[in-house]
Amino acid sequence: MAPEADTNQNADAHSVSAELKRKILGGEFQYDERLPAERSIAQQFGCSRGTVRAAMEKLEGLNLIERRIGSGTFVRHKPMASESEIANTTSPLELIEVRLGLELQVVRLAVLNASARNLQAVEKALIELESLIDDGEPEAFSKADQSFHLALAECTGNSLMLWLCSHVNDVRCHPQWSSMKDKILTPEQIKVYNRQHRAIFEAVVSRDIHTAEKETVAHLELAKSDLLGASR
Amino acid sequence: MAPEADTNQNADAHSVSAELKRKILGGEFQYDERLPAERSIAQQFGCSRGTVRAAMEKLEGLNLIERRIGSGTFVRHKPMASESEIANTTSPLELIEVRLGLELQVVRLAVLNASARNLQAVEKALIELESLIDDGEPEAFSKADQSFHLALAECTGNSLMLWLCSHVNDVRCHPQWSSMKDKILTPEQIKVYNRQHRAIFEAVVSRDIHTAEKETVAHLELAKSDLLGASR
DNA sequence: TATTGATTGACCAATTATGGACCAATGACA
DNA sequence: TGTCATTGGTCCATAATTGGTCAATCAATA
Repeated sequence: MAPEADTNQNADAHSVSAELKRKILGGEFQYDERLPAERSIAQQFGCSRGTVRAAMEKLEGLNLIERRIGSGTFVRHKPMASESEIANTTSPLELIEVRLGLELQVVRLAVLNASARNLQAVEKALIELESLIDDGEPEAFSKADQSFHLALAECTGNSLMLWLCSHVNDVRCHPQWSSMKDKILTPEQIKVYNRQHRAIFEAVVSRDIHTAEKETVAHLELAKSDLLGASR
Repeated sequence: MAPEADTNQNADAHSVSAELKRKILGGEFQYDERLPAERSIAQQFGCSRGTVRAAMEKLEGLNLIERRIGSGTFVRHKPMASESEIANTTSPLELIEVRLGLELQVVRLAVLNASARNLQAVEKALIELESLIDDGEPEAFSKADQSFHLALAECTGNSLMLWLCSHVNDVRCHPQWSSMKDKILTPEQIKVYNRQHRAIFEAVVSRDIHTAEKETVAHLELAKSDLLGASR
């Protein structure tokens, strides 16, 4: 009884590629690891080298592996980070880079699609935000800030966009940022941020795409430089 | 007592097709999996090959399987991807709007951060893409297209960005789009798309942000108008 | 009896698998 | 530095497997 041996199986190309794919996706073969030589795999599966090569070509087409003459075959698949994992591995700069792409598009779409009710919600979040100027509680400000940006995302009327923004927000909530928030979110800086929030809101209300974009970029660029400054 | 054996059943065509249909719909045979050879199935069911073939013809008529001479019989039934609910509620236009924001930022960051190895991966995906020009297989092109865009996202070196892009890609995979793909992805249109892909790649290689942005916008605007045209 | 469906066997054409040989690139080692 | 074993890349002729097709036969049934 051989409970898990691939040996002497007389496998065809389909089953070989399926099995190797399983091992790669399942993490049994890790990223950048070298797989056994083709001739060795063929022996393990009890099939010819040609069969193994056919299977390898399939995996190569899926960008799971990379083959180098004289060197070997290497795993080129990075396992997808899980939702919680991604928050741990995202740097401040990365976060800002993503937000630049996402939120620029958000304000563009918000200008085009925001309903009066949407704008009411944004304004409510904005007022809440502005009420915290001299609160000195970075965590509360950060929370309200996220509400504001999510309310803006709602204005797009685009559920996929909202879904993405809320996930990005989850990353911002991660505890790893909290000490950085304490450094950055001084009362003076909060005032600056809020002026920008207000400017973005006004631009959306007056359906002024150009200004809305400009203010959003300014907002995120400031956040970027603050983050870079804080990590010095 | 044979609790699950199909052997020695002396089944007729009707019961054979019913049993195979059950296994396919029930996921026992997965998509793209090869079922056993007709002669082998006949032996399992204890009937003649002709009976199995009659059953197969029924399943073929239901588009559950595809038979290739010399190769085998393959499952062509995709179980409904329930996936995340978001894929079901996202419209084509919404998808393009999101991609416009995300992929514009992707090419910007790719121009700044792409390593030589990253670019090799992109070019590989691009070549794969270009090899499909006269294939006439929209699904294959769509798959390769996603590989290309994901390879670009890898160039950013931003794991959060990659995470978001791969989730957006999942939405693109949703079966709801397949009929639209058949309409849009004609050989001529594929050639146009591939010229744009090549242009984007060249711009990233030569670290030309302006051109990269321009080509990406052109690419997605074309996709948008194609989508809107196809749903007319 | 005539009809219908299943069986059996044989052969075809397409595809895949095999085993071997040789090449070119790589890397370890003397 | 050169040698040599190992690795993937390529090619070939051959064998095995697979679905496609046809004809003859048998059993059950209308």
